[in-house]
Amino acid sequence: MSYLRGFPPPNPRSDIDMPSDETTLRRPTLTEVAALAGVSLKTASRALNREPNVAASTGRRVQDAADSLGYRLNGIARELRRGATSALVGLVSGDLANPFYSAVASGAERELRQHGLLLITANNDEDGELERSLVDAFLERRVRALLVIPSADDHEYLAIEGNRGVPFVFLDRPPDGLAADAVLIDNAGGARSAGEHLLGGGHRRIAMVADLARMAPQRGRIDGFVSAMKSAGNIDWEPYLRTEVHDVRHAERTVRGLLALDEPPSAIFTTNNRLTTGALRALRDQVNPPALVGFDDFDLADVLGTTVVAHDMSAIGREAARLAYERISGHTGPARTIVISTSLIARGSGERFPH
Amino acid sequence: MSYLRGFPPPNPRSDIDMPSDETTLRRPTLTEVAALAGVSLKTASRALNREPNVAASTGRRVQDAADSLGYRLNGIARELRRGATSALVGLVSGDLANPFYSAVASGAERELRQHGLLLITANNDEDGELERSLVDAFLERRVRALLVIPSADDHEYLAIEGNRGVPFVFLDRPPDGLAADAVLIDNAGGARSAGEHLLGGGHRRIAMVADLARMAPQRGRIDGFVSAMKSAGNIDWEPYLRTEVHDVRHAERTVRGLLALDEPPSAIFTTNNRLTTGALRALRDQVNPPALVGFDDFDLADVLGTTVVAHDMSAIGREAARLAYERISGHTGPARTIVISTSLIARGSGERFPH
DNA sequence: GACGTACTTGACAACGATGTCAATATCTCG
DNA sequence: CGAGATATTGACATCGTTGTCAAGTACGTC
Repeated sequence: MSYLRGFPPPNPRSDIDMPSDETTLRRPTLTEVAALAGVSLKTASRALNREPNVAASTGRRVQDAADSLGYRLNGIARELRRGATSALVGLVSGDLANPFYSAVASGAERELRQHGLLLITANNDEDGELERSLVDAFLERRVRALLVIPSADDHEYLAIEGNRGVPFVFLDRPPDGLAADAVLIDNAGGARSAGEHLLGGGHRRIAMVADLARMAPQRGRIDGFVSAMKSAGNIDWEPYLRTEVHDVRHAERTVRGLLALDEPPSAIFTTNNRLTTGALRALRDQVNPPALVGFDDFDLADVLGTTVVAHDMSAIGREAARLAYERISGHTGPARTIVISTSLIARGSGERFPH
Repeated sequence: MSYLRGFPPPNPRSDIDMPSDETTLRRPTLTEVAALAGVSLKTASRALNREPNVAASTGRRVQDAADSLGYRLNGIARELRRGATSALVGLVSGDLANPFYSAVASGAERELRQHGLLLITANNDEDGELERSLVDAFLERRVRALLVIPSADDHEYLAIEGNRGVPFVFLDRPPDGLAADAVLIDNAGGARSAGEHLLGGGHRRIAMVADLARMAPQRGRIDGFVSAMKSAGNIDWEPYLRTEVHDVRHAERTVRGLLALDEPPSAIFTTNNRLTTGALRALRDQVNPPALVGFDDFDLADVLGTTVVAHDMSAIGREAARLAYERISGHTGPARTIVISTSLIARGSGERFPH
């Protein structure tokens, strides 16, 4: 029954709710075009599809008829006939207002467009239930493939679908409970390089402000950072670990709290763009701010002089779309994982001296 | 013929390109569910759709059969039967990597979701030809409505479609050559307030860095700014007008050029987010930077202390989706225009004194 | 002039669902 | 208990397109 949840059927066609208005035309069908051109349905179809073996004069007549009626192919009918699968690829992600998600969407859309595929987007609002119902809705629409930046932890419910010919690609978070292609960021490596960078600058009391630890990318970043600290034999960071910080305001509060400590940290590592934004707000009015490195690059980081662990966000979408397209085109074989590399971009904030 | 451009038909279903793999299941149809449940096709349909007048025991049997087969309704077939119109709404805009477009998309998607509609997005790459073919592709897929942030100047080609029952909503740019709903920003008012704000701060030599003047929003912003200058009897801005500045790099160069003048402007007004970004880059290393007001708010503008003309971008998408939904639901009547208001947010950069 | 070949065309079924309408089963009430 | 109402079920047509297959037409060749 889940296939209906929240998705009421479209209104049945009715000619009464729209006051009979002569300017509202019904959309002509191929049958009508054929009739006007004086040929059979099938011949009209052939002509408009530029199939071979249509007499030139016939083709012209059909084309004229189609133009004069304002005919437009009905993709729904075509898709049904051709195999009940659409030219759509679904993307379930967080809010596009977050530049990470919109960059991914942009990269995916650009890649898909080259193959004549359209991208449908839906926002899971970080709600596992909603995500499931969106996936259901996409599958009902017979998307050719599904790109998911999952919010839900458990993806097992997708396993059965994965075997039904709809390729899944997981972005940013590895699939849990099923084998599927994935495009991930080198979270541990990026976080490690951030940690090493700060250690290299002489910092010991390094705070880490992290998001929900249940999310895999966050775990990777935490692990990477911790491993850098361990390798250097540093334990002074431990009092400054803050996780479960989930939005900009909370990050700002958290950083203010860190600064207010008797012995504040001399450096801060924030594990995603939202948290970096919050930290920047908190640090804004500081005379002698701690060093700061943020995970995820962002617009104007150069102007602000913020050191970041950067990675190509649109590449994530692009690569995911590419993997999906390969599957659509018939590629079989075991699940693949692409890891997008990171690079630390020093812009000043991460190079402040400890004090 | 345009209806095919760039959109090859999906591959016909074939059972050979995918090596016969027992784990790949064909998706069952309602007929198969009905057979397994031992009822007719129609009864199965009724049961799964929760229509009245289905015996409880029958309903259960059908449900079980559907579950055990992993049945999922075929939305394509349903849509064809119900009237060849989908549950999709199309959005044609610029690249989602631009926060303006992604905010609009986010607002639209959120609103549509409440009505069980899905958003398809496509990037026109600022190319009128591509835009047309994307609109064609959307119409072929029988979108219920179309939201367009047009790049093309001439929208007359849409006029015939508008009368065929597909509601169009224009965002950010008014329709040209046809009557359609629109959601616009108060460009002139916002730009006027920016101009007045700078004049009020004592500035006279005010530069305006604007994007392509052929785009309506830019014209509105230019006009608003100019009218503020005229009202104040100021003509000192005229040597500093720069239009046709279309990207971040170009904006940066342009602003550097302005600063290098013998008599540089004491204030700068940039007419969109990209240009503001470029200006900020150019101003970054200035000891005594000119005042700056930018059109469009942006992330971290507060941290940077940038004064902007703000407006609610996601509201543009939301209102457009609302207008579209009303039309979908049968609303008729003349084209409506919603104007989103702007407000100047002073954060420091616009309040620097002239020198 | 007959025949094979290639081109052109159309009738019909099919994709997978739902609407219509009629047939049967069950219930209600006098 | 029987008539009429109501609940339950199914046969069939249909949405708009394309694939299959067969029929008809034109042409070149010997």
